[in-house]
Amino acid sequence: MFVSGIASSGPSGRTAAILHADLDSFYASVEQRDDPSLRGRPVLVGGGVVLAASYEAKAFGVRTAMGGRQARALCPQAIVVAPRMRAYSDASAAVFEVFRDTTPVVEPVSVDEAFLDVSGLRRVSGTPVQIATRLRERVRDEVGLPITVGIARTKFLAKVASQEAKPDGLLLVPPDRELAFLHPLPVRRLWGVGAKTADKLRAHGIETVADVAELSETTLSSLVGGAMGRQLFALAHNVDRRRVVTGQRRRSVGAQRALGRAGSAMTADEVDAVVVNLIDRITRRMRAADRTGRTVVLRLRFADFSRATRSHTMPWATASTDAILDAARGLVAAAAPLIGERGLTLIGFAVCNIDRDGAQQMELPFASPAEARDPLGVDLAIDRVRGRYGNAALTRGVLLGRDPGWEVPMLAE
DNA sequence: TCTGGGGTCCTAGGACCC
DNA sequence: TCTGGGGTCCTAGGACCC
Repeated sequence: MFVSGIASSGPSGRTAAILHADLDSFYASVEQRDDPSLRGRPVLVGGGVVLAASYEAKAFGVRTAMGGRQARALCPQAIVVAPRMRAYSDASAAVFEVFRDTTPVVEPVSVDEAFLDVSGLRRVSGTPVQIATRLRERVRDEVGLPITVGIARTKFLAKVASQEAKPDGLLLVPPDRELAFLHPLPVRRLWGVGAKTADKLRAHGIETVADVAELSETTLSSLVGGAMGRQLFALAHNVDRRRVVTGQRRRSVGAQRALGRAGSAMTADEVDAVVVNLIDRITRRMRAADRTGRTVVLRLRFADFSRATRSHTMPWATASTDAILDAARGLVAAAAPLIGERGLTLIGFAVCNIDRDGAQQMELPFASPAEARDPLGVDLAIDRVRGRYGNAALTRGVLLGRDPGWEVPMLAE
């Protein structure tokens, strides 16, 4: 860990100060916190796939998302513990309380990671380094977890700084040292560059951020696509105008289950039981969050690890288990030939297009022509639709109901 | 080394409308 | 009868992130 000089003022007279705070080996640290016998020892959370590895385990080459077998081969003395999601979300909530007590401008990235904008807090709370130091102490004292903080003028630099400072560190990138810090980094450190893109770039002799910075935006775009090209060009030239934003809303809600080899042998009824369970979990979470969605996506993975997705967009947004389950079953039925052919190993769903209204009109299920002519009857019919498709489905716009037998157009607010 | 459970965003083609 | 350009929505796939 190192802390260097204090940021000087930019042209605006005030330099933005962004913190990227990232809990170290989050799940594994919670386990070590709650069970003293695990402290100082290699710990793996999750058996099939490593969800988190303590730094003692990482010293043996174990990495997150590694297969459990490989991890145990690298580090036979590791202690494997089952994940306790509840404990992690409680710990996360406690850490985010410290974040929000530090500054109101907190942008969560995941359960264990967030951006904090501390520009303008200097007179109240001190320099960014002082703020970050206090934040780390508080997370350590109040929640019992190690956390690393990167400080910089932009989100991207703050994020890279925290990665460089791990574990349990603090690193400031002063504004006059930004390019010197950025350019020697491998391309993988750039946001959006994963294994595939890194391979593509390496094939053209591009290994470092400095190499990327030598290319024109046009050349980059021809290599990796328009949007990615523009992003890489900007980041390599140290341009990152993204703000720390609060109140971001989730755009999809999903759940999935890996079935392993046994999946190929499952009967249609067994598959359906998994489908019902997944949709139930998703729709409960949607209703708890008071969200509705219009598009149901089926995600499949097969024995050869190939994947497929199928989607269906409903005429209106809903959080109703029945409506979404209908759509989900329809997708599974349509994908049955594919499943039979390739052998199922994972099934999942996501509900997207959240809170988008979609169709402006729908039919009301009148029980009789009389009900359609009676204002109270219209209310009854609307209530029936609400019950079926979730309350939010009918909160906006004009409704048009038409009973096919009698041609009674109805308008209601 | 055969791989979990969440998510985000981009691309591209086709349908449809004006 | 053939033609253009622009826009939106839907679907499917791919890459990436933690």
